Amino acid sequence: MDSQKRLDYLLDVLRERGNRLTPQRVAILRALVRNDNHPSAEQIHGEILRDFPTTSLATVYKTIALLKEIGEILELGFGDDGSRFDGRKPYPHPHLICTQCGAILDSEVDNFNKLIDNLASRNGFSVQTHRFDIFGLCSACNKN
Amino acid sequence: MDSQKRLDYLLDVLRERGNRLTPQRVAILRALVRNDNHPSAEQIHGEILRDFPTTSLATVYKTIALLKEIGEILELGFGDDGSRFDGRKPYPHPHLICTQCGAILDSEVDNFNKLIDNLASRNGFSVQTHRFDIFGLCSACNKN
DNA sequence: TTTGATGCAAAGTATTTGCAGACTG
DNA sequence: CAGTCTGCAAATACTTTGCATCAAA
Repeated sequence: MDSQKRLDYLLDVLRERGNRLTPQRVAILRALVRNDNHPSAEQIHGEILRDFPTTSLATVYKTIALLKEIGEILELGFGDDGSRFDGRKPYPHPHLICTQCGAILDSEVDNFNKLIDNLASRNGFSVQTHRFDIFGLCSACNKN
Repeated sequence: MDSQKRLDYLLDVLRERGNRLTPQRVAILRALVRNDNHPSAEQIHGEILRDFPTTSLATVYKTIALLKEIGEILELGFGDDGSRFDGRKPYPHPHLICTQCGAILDSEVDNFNKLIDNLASRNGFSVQTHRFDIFGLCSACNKN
């Protein structure tokens, strides 16, 4: 799904819920679905400030909380500065995280859900969600 | 490896490094390697207080930092209250985390490292470490 | 005796919250 | 016009740090 379609979808969902589409909120959504972007709250805030200089970090967090509530954002709970977020693919999937430059690549694994279910059922566990993160050096940082 | 062996091993490592084996430090290690235990700093502190009532939380964190430095503890970076730790198996492995009672079960997956290497090399990524956590309800909580 | 460890309190940092005023619908 | 959203500042909560004192080796 490209950024524009994803943005339009999110705007529709919020409209239907009766949420207001303020300029700040739209700008935050836009930053969240921007291509190849797994921004932190701080990074989103920085981007927003260009267009809406008075936007506060609290508003960014509140919008993220709203998206969490409706399951349209995935929180990647790591980072030396705060958490980073995936607003494009809000379902759990593997991430490749570069420990040097901070880049985050999405990935997929065949039959991964089956693997998880097997693992869980072996322990009498029922799965709600999961997290799978691989840390290392991206191809660009490997060359340096 | 049972708790006692693991504890003795850690004590040896620290001794060889020239670290002092204070009563507090030994008590913290003991709490960390206790069976089926993935305690938080706060939980460790609570257990320590029984025997050494003046032990501070800062000392717990300092000991954990020391163990991180020498790669003998795994930090599980989640929890509504602080992070939890695995002092028995300090290498990455899957965890089953109960979102109701907070229990954490260790697990293993055959050929998991191979799966990770495949995934990473496909993206020109070199792996340093990883994290694989499954959230859900443990067997006990499923019955309630 | 030496020097690393402890414990207290204060600082740090990411995130959340309360509330008055602003603005969307 | 009603009620939600914003923005500020203060509150939270986990973790780290500085420093004087203590004690392991």
